[in-house]
Amino acid sequence: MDRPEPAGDNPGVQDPASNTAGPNTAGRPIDGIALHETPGHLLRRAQQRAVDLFVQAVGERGLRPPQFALLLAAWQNPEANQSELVRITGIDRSTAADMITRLAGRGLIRRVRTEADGRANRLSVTAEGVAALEAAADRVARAQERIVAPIPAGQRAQFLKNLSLIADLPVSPAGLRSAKERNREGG
Amino acid sequence: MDRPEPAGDNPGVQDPASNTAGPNTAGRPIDGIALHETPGHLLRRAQQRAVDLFVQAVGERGLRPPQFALLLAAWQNPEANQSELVRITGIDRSTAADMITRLAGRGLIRRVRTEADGRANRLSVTAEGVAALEAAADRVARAQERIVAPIPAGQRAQFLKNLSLIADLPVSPAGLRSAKERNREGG
DNA sequence: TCGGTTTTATCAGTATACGGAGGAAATCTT
DNA sequence: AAGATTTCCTCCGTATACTGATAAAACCGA
Repeated sequence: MDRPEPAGDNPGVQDPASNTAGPNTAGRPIDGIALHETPGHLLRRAQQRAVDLFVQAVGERGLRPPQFALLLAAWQNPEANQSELVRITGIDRSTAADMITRLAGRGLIRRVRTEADGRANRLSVTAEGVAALEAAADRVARAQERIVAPIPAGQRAQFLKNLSLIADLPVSPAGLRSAKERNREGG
Repeated sequence: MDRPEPAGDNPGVQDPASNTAGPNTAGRPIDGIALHETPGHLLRRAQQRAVDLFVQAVGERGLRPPQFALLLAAWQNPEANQSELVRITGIDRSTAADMITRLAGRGLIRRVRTEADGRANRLSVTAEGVAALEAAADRVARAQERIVAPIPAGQRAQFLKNLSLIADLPVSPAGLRSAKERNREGG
């Protein structure tokens, strides 16, 4: 209820839509859209809040959520190359490359060309990287609890299960697909 | 359970963590974290999928989800200034300024200094802006249905209700708070 | 009315996100 | 083995997201 009286104190309300786009004749579907009820908007806002709680928990200067995910995945999958980490974390390939550059700049990770495959990078989490992960782990776990705290305890498991149904589906963006899949698009 | 056999096919598994950070002694909490079960990660992935479905529906060159939200909010609230639209949409104040510049560049919106308040901008959706909204409306609506399609029909309402419990909470980022709130932070 | 405070908006800087192009290495086909 | 294809990664451009600083206008208390 941010603006209780949409027209009450307007001097001249002869034109309900005083925008440039005058007529906007009857049967227009766009004023029937309630932004705050659309799944996409709710997901955006919820994710926004999740990031906020994460950052509050680990500190402004700590790891960001995607950085934590990438670093954790690299630690849990020492043999994985960048592409595999991209698949595991769902981070876009270009974004991952940028992030790794930044993480490497902070000394948390090292990028090493594979001997077996001259294209691939293996990512080594440094001692500082592990320290950062360990320093954040407890706080991250607590942030995760806070994210779902508003949901009645009895419904959290079901909620996360349904959320997984959306989240675990394959995503089509080019950055997360193989070159093969990308090339299949023309026909 | 993405990688069931963490060591099964590794040639030499003498060192479980062959990373730079050697020891990582017992009781370490960080390998107990299952990324794919954390609410924050699931929300990020789900939102990623929602954006993907949205873009697929309206086309690569169509409005992006935040652009649609901002344009719709501006149309539905003709008297609102930027700050009010920021509150309505949950878009950050700086991001909103950038977006409006871009939308204005595409001729979808106009930024007009208010007569009553020499600081505020009123946003006028142009005829092209309304046309863009109307062209997208049906496709957006269908995308919203697809987002929740993986969830059993009988549980969708409850899921969205619980999602709203997270999404509708106040968010702490400075961009969405008033200057007063921001200044209260020092103690 | 003057001075401190609040509000509105912008700008600079950094991080995340994604598409497209392209280089280099590996693989596959013939 | 040569050529075509695929994979791995990087770079560029654009859009979204957020912090901190700042300018300008409005407001408010003494």
